Amino acid sequence: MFSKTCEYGLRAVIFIAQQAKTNKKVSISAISEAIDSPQAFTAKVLQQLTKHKIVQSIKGPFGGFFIEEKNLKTISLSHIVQVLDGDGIYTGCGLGLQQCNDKEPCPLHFKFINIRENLKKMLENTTLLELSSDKNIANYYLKN
Amino acid sequence: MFSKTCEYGLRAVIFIAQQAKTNKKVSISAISEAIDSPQAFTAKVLQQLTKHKIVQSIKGPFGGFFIEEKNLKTISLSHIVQVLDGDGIYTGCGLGLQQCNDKEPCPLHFKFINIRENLKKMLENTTLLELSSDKNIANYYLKN
DNA sequence: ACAATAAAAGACAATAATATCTTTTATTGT
DNA sequence: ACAATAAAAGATATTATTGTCTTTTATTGT
Ligand code: FES
Ligand code: FES
Repeated sequence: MFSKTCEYGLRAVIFIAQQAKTNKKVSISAISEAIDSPQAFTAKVLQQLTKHKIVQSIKGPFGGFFIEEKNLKTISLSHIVQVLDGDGIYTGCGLGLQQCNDKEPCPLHFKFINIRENLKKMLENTTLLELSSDKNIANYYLKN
Repeated sequence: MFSKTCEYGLRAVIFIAQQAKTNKKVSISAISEAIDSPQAFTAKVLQQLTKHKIVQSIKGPFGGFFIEEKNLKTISLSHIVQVLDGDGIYTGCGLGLQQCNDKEPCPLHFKFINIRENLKKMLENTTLLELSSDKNIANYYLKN
């Protein structure tokens, strides 16, 4: 469904968001351990997310990655996926036709766009605020 | 969503199915032209599908690929996806956790499994019989 | 038997995704 | 100023995916 880049990115951002209340910054080593991902690769992913202002970072001692608490409700998973995987998942044809539209639809088009739209809406409606609630932190896992 | 292998495979099988009524066999060159895919690569994909009995093939003059008309209603798109992409799309975690289950769910689990299940059901309910109807052939495209 | 046709099979090539390693830059405290 | 810390940036390596090319095998008609 998503690329490894995107999977690590989503998990990393969720983890960072979950520390936002305590205003704690988290290091790349803490993140990659928490989400069980390759450290150097995850660092690259976070570089992209920092450039796109999804997370913020500070260098040096006591530095690390963080998200301001006030931003949690405006950052949705769809935004993160868009940055890391592009919008192919939101607009692309299920059978790989170069363009997907109602005018020259593939045989799967009208069934596929429903699924695609449901996925899109689900990601749009899921914000970091929701995912960083105490209830969420207690009940869900970022690695296994 | 799907690999290129799977996209070409789905389009190829749909095209072959659409010729099943006339009992016509289709060559790999006819297929790759009809669905606008790289010929040699598509041939490899069809090799896999032939091994898995989704399509049949005959070598030599007047040979080619075909599907028996009586099989159209039992072959679903989910079967083809399963063969070419495996069942990761049906059982895998949206955030890439090694295993997806209700006991140790990722933060997206209960939202994601709905989408995943809808996709699975859609593919299961879509048979080659439906996709090879005259109405379907008239209204939908396999390339653009 | 022979030539022509077409898929199967195997080998190879190019590209993209994933992953790691090294060097640089910014920040902090001494 | 200096050493320590941690992310940014750049370079490189590995693997998987996508794509092509050549040889072999099966089938058909002459
Ligand atoms: S054209 Fe294929 S999904 Fe829209
Ligand atoms: S555990 Fe992530 S989708 Fe089920």
